[in-house]
Amino acid sequence: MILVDSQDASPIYEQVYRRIRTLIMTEALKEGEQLPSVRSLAMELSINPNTIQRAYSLLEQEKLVYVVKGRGNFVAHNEEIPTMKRKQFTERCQKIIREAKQMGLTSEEIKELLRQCVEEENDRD
Amino acid sequence: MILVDSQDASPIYEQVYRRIRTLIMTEALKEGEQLPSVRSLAMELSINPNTIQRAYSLLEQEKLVYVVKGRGNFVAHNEEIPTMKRKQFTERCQKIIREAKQMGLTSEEIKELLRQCVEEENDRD
Amino acid sequence: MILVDSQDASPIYEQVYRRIRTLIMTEALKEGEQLPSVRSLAMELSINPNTIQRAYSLLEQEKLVYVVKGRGNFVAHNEEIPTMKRKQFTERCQKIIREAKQMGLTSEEIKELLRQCVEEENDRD
Amino acid sequence: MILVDSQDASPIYEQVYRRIRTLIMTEALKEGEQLPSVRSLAMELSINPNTIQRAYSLLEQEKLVYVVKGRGNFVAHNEEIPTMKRKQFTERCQKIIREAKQMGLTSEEIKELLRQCVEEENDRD
DNA sequence: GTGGTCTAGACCACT
DNA sequence: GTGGTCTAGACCACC
Repeated sequence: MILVDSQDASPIYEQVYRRIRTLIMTEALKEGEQLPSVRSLAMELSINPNTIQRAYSLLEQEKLVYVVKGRGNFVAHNEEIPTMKRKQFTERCQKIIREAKQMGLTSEEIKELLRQCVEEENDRD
Repeated sequence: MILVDSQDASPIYEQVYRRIRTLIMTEALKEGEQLPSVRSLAMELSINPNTIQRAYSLLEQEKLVYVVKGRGNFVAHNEEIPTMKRKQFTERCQKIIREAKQMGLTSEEIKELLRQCVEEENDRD
Repeated sequence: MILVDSQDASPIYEQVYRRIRTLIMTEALKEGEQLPSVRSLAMELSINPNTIQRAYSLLEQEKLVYVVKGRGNFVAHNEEIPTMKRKQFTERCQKIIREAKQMGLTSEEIKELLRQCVEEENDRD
Repeated sequence: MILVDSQDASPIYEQVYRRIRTLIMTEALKEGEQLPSVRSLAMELSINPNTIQRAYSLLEQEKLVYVVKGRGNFVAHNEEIPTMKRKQFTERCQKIIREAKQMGLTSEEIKELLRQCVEEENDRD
C-alpha cells in the first residue's frame, strides 16, 4: 500500500507522508482506522522508525491523524477533506497558469489548451 | 533583469537558471545574444561565481545556450521553443487533472474549478 | 460521571485524576463518600485497572482521598478546599500576567483583554 | 541567552523553541538577525544538533524564522506578532477562567480575583 | 506492545 | 562553513 521510491529526490518521510495523505483523502483509509505502527511500517519498508515517526507527525499536525499514546495512530474525523481537495487542485492550477503566462503564453492559448486537456481526459473515461 | 530571493527555498543556482530560461523562452534574450559573463553576473548579484557557472551549465545541457571558449555564453538557436512551451504546459495540466480524479473529484467539478482559475487570473491582468 | 477522551493528548490516568479532583473540589463527591472500586471503574471505562490505580494514588498523595485497606477509597476531610481553589487561580493569573508584561503588553492592554475574556465567558453561560 | 532546564518535563526541543520564540516576540532578536547555527548552539548547550534542528524547524513552520540553505537561520519579518501576543494571552486567560468555573468558582469571585491580580501587578511597577 | 524523545555519527546539497 | 536528511540504537511513559 505504501512504497518508497529511492529515485525520487524528495525525502523519504515526505513520500510516506504524501502517500498516506492521499490514502486518507481518497478514503482508502477510513475514519477511525488504525495506521500501521511506526515500527512495523519501518520494518516493512526497511527504513528507520524515526523516518516514519516524522511522516506521522506531519499527518498529526494537519489533523488528518490523531495519536493515542501507547495504542497507535488513527485516521481522524475531518469533514474539511472535500474542501481541502478542491483547494489543493485550485492552487496547483493557478501555479501552472501563472508560470505559463510568465513563459509568454497568452490567456487565449492557455484557455484553449486547458479545454483540450479536459476533453482528452473525458474521452479516456 | 535577474533577481535572487534569499527567502526562496530553492537553491540559488536554480533560481538563476529558471530566470534565464524564462528570459530566453519569452525572447527577452534573443538568439545569438550574449549572456553576462559568469564573473560580472556574480558580482552584480553578490553571489559566488560557482553558483552562476552551475546555472549556465544547466542551460547548456538543455541546448538553450552555447559556449564559445574564451568569448562567453550565447543564446542558442532553437526553433522548437513555442512547441516546447505548449507541450510542457499540457503535460502539467494532464498530470494535475489525473491526480484530481484519483482524489475523487468528478469531471464536472474539475471543469468548473479550471474555469474559475482562468477567470481569476484574467482579472489580475 | 467520569469520561475518557481518547483524542486528548494527556495520559488517561491523569484525565481520571483531574476529573475526580474536580468532583471533590466542587463537592459533587462529599467528605467520607466512597469512590468506585478500582476494578469496577476500570470495567466501566474499559481501561486497565492499573491506570485507575495510578489516578487514585495521585489523589491519595494530595490527601484528597484516603484508603482503608480491604474496604476502598474515600473522600478525605479537607476544609482548605475553598482556599486552595482561590489560591490556585490567583497564582495562575499572576503567572500569565507577568509573562504578558515580559512580552511587552502594557498594563492597559492586559486589563482590557482580561475584561473581554470575562465578558465572553459570562455570555456563554 | 538560551537555557535548558533538565528539571523541566517538557522536551528540550520545545524549551529551545519557546525560548527563541519569546526572544523574537520581545524583539530581543530583531528582524533579519541571524540565529546561532544549529551546530554551534548544540555545542554551547551540550545537546545534540538534531534537537536544535527540530526547534528551528518549528520556528520556520510558524514563519518566525526563514532558512537560507548553506547560510543559516534568520528572524523573519512578521507584522502579525502584536496580534499573536494578544491572541496567546487571551487563550490562556480563557483556559484558566474556564477551569476555575469548573472548580465551582462563581463569575463574581473570578472577576474579583482578577481585579486583585491586576492591581497587585500594577503596584509592583 | 505502542508512540515520543534524544544521542551519536554519517552523508548530502548549497555557499 | 551552513542546514537537511537518514540510520542505529537507546530510554522513557503509557497501556
